[in-house]
Order: sequence, then structure tokens, then C-alpha cells
Amino acid sequence: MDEEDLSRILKAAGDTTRRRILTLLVQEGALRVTALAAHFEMSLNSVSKHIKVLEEAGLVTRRTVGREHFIAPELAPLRLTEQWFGQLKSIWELRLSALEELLVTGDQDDERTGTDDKPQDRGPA
Amino acid sequence: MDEEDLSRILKAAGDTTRRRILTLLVQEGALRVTALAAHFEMSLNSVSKHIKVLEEAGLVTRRTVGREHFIAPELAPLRLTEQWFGQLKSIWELRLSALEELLVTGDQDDERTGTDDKPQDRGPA
DNA sequence: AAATTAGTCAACCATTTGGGTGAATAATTT
DNA sequence: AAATTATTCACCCAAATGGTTGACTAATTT
Repeated sequence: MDEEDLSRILKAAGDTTRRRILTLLVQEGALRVTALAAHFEMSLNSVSKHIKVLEEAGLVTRRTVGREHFIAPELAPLRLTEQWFGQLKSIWELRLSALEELLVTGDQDDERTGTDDKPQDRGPA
Repeated sequence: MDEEDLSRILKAAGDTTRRRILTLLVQEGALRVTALAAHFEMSLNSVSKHIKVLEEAGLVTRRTVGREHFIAPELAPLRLTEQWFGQLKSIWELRLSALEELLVTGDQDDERTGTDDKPQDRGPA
């Protein structure tokens, strides 16, 4: 289920602390858990948990060296969200151009007959 | 705080049902609450609540006509998420090019001295 | 005026979430 | 071998989430 992935990514990115972590990683490169935690007011454990969430969403990867865990940013998954948005946009634009054409040609064939569950299209706000 | 807005938007988009609602609206145009709910297996009330969440995130607007509420999609806020992502990407690329330059010029000035809290940069995975 | 229809509000419930603490594990340092 | 350091794991807790049902309001229809 690709939907699941997308949900996980968006949920992970939906938290301010996690976004800050990602930003830190992107600007400083791989960081240890403790180094990351130093930037926040919350406990090391909480940061560790946030990292886990990011990891499960694929937004971060972990390279363990001895007792140290290096966390690196992974921007690729965010492309999935861009994709979703892009898809939405193109459907929307397609629909708009279809409507426009309807207006131009004055095509009567698509007139709703009233038995339809869908309401007449009152057009975009 | 703009961060709050971004969180609200990402959280709203992080739910599968809500994304499906958005998609429906984008492809069919404004729909009534009941018409929307017809597409889901959950109760009308639940859908109503999801719509409220989307509304609070600005991803949807409501036009009330008599007892009917028409819900329309609003894609603009999603641009904010794109912006955030874009920012992240550019910081990342900037950093990569800076590292590359370091390698090329072999600049010794940036050598870490050991008292630094930050670990040596082991480079991206 | 009565009944129906469209939708929200309020309360309830189970689960998830974001935080905290203390103990456990594993690698280093002394 | 003992102490320290880096991190996770296992619970605890309050608040938020996603769903339900039942009552309520308001607009239509009959």
C-alpha cells in the first residue's frame, strides 16, 4: 500500500520538532543522537523517539559505529509528497480546462438531468 | 508562527480519508457533505469531522446555501509544504557544493581541532 | 403544521502521540 | 575490572485522534 507510506511521511513531517531535526541534519550533515538532542529542550529519550519516527518514514537513515548512531537526512521520500500534490494539481487543472471548453462550445449534451446524486457544479469559489 | 500553519496542513494531509476527500473534491468540484460521505464507509458525522480538520488547515472552504454546505478544495496551502521541502533541498545542495569545494581546494583551515562537539563529517551515505 | 432532510454539536471510547523517568545494554575510557 | 558514555527499551501519563451514537438546529417538502 503506497498510501500507507505517504501517510507515514506526512505524519512524520507534521511535527515541528521532527521538521527541526530534519533541517539540522540537512544543514550539518549526519549527526549523533546526542548532538541532535543538544539542540532541543526535551529529553534525549524524546529526541530518540522522534528520530525513530523519522526513520520509519524513511526520512532519515542510521549508521551505527560502535556505540554511536549517526543519523543522516534522506530527502528522497519527500518526493512522494510532491508527486501527490502534483497529481492533485493536474487533475484540478484538467477539470478547469474541461469546464472552460464546456462554456465555449455551449455543449448541451452534458446538462445534468436532475436524477443525479451530484449537485450542479456551482463553479469554483 | 508560520510553523503552526505548516504543521496543521501536513497533519491534515497525513490522513488517508482526508486525502481521498481532497482528491474527490479536486476531480468533481464542490460537493455537499452528504455527497462526500456517500463515498466512504464511515458515518456522515465522521466525514463531517474530517472536513472540519481540512477546513481548519485551509485545504477546503465551505459555502453554505440554505441547509446545504458546499465544500470546495483549496490547493494553495499545499504550496507552503512545497516551499518547505524546496528550502530543505536547497540547503542540502548548498552544503554539498561547499563540501565539494573543500575537497577540490584541500583547504586545511576548516580542519576540526577535536574540542568540537560536532563529529567529523563522514559524508553522506 | 408535521415530517423529512442536511448538517453540526456533545459525549463517549479505544488508540495513538508526545512527553517524561528509570533500568538495561553495549562500547569506551580509566 | 570499574566507571563512564551513548542509546534504546519498557512503562507511565495527559492530551489528541478517529470513530461511534444520540440529540439538536435549521431549512425544505408534503
